[in-house]
Amino acid sequence: MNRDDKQFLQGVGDRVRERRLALKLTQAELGKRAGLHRTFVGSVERGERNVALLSLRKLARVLRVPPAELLTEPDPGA
Amino acid sequence: MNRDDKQFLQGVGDRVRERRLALKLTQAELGKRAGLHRTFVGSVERGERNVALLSLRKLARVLRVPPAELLTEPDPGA
DNA sequence: GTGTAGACTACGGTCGACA
DNA sequence: TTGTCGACCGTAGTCTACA
Repeated sequence: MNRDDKQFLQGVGDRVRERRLALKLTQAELGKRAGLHRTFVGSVERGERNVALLSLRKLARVLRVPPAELLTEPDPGA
Repeated sequence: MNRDDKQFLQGVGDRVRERRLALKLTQAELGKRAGLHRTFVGSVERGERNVALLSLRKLARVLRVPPAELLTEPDPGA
């Protein structure tokens, strides 16, 4: 778990947070709808978690984006 | 871990296998270069594993594709 | 070259409480 | 509303061995 890895996970966390705020959800709401715990959602957004694919997919569904989008750099023109 | 989940993971496994064969690597070679065990790579390709993001990224690097591409449906025109 | 099986360790993910 | 801490449990991921 080097710096590079952390940056990658932090990027994913940032995508999640952006989408969550855009939908005006709390971490607890997102967690509830995704079937994941509130504290877990928070730690993902902070880039502290090496999320597994199925959990990423659960989040992506609630956020209404394809799972792959949570792994890609944000479009500068967005 | 319902059928839908399995299909999703199987899809990821298929992308990995396609890329690996395209690069003419064995599972053992891919595992070695990615820093993952041979038997683990095999189980991922069979869709049996809920891979974590950092492991997906390790595989993507050796396969020379962005991690997100391993989560997307194959382009029919590819 | 790949699949399977078992045993093992590390960490993904849950949960309750308090700031 | 979010972050943090600690205890807990299931599984991601390693490794050896055999078909």
